Amino acid sequence: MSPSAGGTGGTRRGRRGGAGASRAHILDAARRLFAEHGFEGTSLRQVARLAGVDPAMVHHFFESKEELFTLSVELPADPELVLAGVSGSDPEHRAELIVQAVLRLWESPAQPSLVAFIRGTLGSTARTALLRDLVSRRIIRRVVTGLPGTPAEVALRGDLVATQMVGLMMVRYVIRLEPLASAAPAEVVRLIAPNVQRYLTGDLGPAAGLPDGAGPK
Amino acid sequence: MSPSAGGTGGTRRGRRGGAGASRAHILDAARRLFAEHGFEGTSLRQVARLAGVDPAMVHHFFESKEELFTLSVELPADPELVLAGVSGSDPEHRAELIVQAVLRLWESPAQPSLVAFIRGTLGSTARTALLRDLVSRRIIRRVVTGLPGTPAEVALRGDLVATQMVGLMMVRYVIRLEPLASAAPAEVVRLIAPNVQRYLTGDLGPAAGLPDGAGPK
DNA sequence: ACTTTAATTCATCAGGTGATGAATTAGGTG
DNA sequence: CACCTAATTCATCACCTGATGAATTAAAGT
Repeated sequence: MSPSAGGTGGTRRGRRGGAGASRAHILDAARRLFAEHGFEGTSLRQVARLAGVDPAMVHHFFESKEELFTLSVELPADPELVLAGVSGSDPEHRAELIVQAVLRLWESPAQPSLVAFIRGTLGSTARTALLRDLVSRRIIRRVVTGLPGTPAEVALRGDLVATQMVGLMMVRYVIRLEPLASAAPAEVVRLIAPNVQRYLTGDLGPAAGLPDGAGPK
Repeated sequence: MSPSAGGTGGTRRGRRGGAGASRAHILDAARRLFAEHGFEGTSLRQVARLAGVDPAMVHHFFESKEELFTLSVELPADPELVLAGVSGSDPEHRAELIVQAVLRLWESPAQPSLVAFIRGTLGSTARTALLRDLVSRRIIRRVVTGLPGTPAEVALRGDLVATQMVGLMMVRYVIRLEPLASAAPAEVVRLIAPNVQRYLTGDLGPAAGLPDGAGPK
């Protein structure tokens, strides 16, 4: 068939006129769909359709679905940047800084990417393992540097902080429970920070720590 | 072709001899796979293979993949049973009961089902909406009955408790951060309960509550 | 023993999936 | 202008998906 016969109105081939923003459109569409349906629940054709683009373009710009997922959904903020100033802060007043930093990040335009990251990452145990490494090696580590106590106790305190912060993100941004989801960030800090502070430096109760026999010195 | 020619050694047709436990096997396999790869990441053929059964059996016992998911992964514990005794308890000492109830449930054989439920539920926004209703209507409600304060304040306290409990489940059972994941249940209760208690009945700071102009009376 | 019912397998369908390779058109550069 | 490179579309491939209908066999009911 001659290409001049525009059947159902297919856009003709070749390079588009505009400022070829297709790559960005694809990334954007992918972000939204991954956030809504997770990794396996999103098809490249859906992405292409939402981006207003031919499916083959996806493969033109990105090697594979995995790469598209990685690039579109990849942690849009370097933990070291988000937590700047936390590692060096006074442990006795660190909780407020942590909660503020997390909220600042999640209230930013990065929110859809973060939700997508969570959904995609929780989709399988394999990806969850990556999340575990990310959280423990790159986030918790910075949060607990400089805390007093044995390494084992410090590690436990870090996990407890993670507990509270992960729960906050899940309930406020993923599950979206009201009224918490609509509360002002400053109020959330006021509500949550004291509990985080107890995990960081507060009294954790008798023999708080590990199964090693180390009682009170 | 004559059925006698057993090609690759296919099991011959017809009803099995044993106590046809196939349905249970399928449910079991589905539970595990949904827990590992989520809803869209699990195929009926994988389920059948793991169950040691022909793929068609899945459709023989279950109408659709949705029904299999619902039945296999459905909340294996009635919230009203798990939280029995919580609604009527003294609010000042309720936190310990709550944490204990949640841990008892998650340490039970229901754990794989619960992980599957979480993974499947977080896979899409549609299913997440179901989770939101479940959590807010059937769980939080029971946790906060009898608390003093305005309805708005009570609702907020409920969300805060959810924050801590959801985070605990995620970190300990889904993400599996160490050392928290391996800590003894009794110790977890000791560590977490005080923070939950603050959310239930503690001081939440100035103007703790809602954006309505009601300052200190 | 005969009939009914349920469990099991096979063969297959229509459609969606990620991915590839070639054809076509435009922009940028000499 | 001619040339090269990049963007875009089309036409496929091989495969997997959920689902259906019929054939076969054993157990249960009478």
